[in-house]
Amino acid sequence: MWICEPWGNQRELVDLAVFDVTHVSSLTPAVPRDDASPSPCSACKIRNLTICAPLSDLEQAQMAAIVSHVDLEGGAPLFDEGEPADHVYNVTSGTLKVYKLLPDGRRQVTGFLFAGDFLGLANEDDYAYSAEAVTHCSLCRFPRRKLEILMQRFPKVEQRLLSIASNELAAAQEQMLLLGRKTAREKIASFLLLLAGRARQRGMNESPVSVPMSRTDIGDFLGLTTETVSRTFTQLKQSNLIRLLPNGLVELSAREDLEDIAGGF
Amino acid sequence: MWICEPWGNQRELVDLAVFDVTHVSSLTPAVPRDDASPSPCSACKIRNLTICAPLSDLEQAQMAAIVSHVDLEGGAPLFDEGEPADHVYNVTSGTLKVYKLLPDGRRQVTGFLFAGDFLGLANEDDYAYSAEAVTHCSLCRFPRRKLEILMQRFPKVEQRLLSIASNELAAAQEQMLLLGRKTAREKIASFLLLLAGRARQRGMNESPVSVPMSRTDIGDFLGLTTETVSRTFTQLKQSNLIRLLPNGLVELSAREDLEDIAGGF
DNA sequence: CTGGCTCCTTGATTTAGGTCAATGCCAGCC
DNA sequence: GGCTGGCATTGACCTAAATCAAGGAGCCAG
Repeated sequence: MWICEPWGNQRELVDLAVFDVTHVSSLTPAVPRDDASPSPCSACKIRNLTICAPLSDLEQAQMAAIVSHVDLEGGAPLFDEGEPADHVYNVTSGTLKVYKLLPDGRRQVTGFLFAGDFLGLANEDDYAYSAEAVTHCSLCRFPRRKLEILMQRFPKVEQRLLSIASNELAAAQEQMLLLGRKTAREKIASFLLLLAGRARQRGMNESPVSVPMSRTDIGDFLGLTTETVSRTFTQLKQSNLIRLLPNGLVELSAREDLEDIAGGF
Repeated sequence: MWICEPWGNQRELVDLAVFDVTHVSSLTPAVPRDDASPSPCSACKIRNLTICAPLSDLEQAQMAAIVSHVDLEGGAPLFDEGEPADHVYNVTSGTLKVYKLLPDGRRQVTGFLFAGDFLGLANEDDYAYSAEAVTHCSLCRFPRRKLEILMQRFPKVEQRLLSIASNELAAAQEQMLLLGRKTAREKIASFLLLLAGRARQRGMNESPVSVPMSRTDIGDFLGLTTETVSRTFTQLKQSNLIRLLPNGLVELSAREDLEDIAGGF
């Protein structure tokens, strides 16, 4: 991380996981799962990606005592900008997006979140952005107050959060460079490589990479319209840099070339 | 802040202060000041804005023991992207910019820093961006390693940093919304109000607000060209929303209207 | 198997902002 | 006082991406 020691080799792991979390919300309410299992955390497969990474089994158990679980179907909101930020979350599976809106409906997706990503930093009392499931999602939910108390007992968690925030900050700066200065082609190439990198961290396929979000979401993330996203995909396809497979899979046929494009060469 | 308690009323204070810091660099070398004064920190006027805010006088003295001071003339680099991130800084006076470059020279200014802002978070060992003085600047410099050790002794500083990082993250998301979805007019209005807000926090004039950076820097911050920045300024001037005064001062003649424009109404 | 979704793609046209090119405005300097 | 060099402004023109407008493909429901 930035000021403290890095934890092992999970570096840019939570990149755009923004920083806020609220109680489960309205329309399609999130359903707490009825976990009968003794300590789900001890079996957690993505623990080394989460804020729980630095904890011993014993400490972990104390975290487990305050955690609850939430399931969301694709399209369901987790919370909206402006709601009181009472909870923070860890994504355990699925994909979410976080976004901000302008009054006329213009939208900026500030990040996509995947398994292991942390969601919930908040400077103020209210969420500064909205969060919504892209695919079916499972999350661990921590009451903010209780986690604060636990953090005083476990400074390692606080350091971990600082590390996460620091990573997100670096990712946010990279995204500003993309939004302010890259062309549509460069943006799409960067986006595909971002997804591939996230997939790699999670031990998933990098080359036929899964792109679960809609063209509209991608456009709102990259500062483009749906049409431009679509056109740019076909353009990259015609240049034999990618192949569009069924089920939202994209094969990165020429990684090196894509990297050059993404990097602005 | 996000997960811990906020400190008093300084909330969005370090907004775009990015997160890295290095040893003083090359071309126009930074000049350590020969401070003969006993403890400059005790007289620090902007202490409540800095990472030192939560420290007692006694603790403060321990911070003072590892700090050194740096002066930069306008245009002088503080460090460059890719350099080892050995130091972190607090700005005590003046204005800096932090930016990232693409290989062909395209530039994205990711933030401007003012008195009290913190500079130096780094996930990795190297700075992820470059920092350069806009006007003459003074900074407090902390060796990263030594500060890490002190932080273990003073968890309050670590919490403070988390708060700062959290604020910056929120600001970064706001900037993504601006870069991805706002028009030139909305961008300029938002920018002027951002500067005015920063000035207010520091007890400076909000209405003839000081705009010390060049049109090029503003453009690189907002994802626009110099020409568009200039044209948009004159357009706002002709709408009687602002007045351009000498010495980089800008009068915000119709705050409310500017706020509507900035907010996308 | 058909109709009605939603999402994606493609084409035609427009436009906001970029690019190129002067010109103006100071400030420092000989 | 005229020269020089770095911004800032303004104008003419261009282009990348937005907008407007069809289609098409997959999917579920009846």
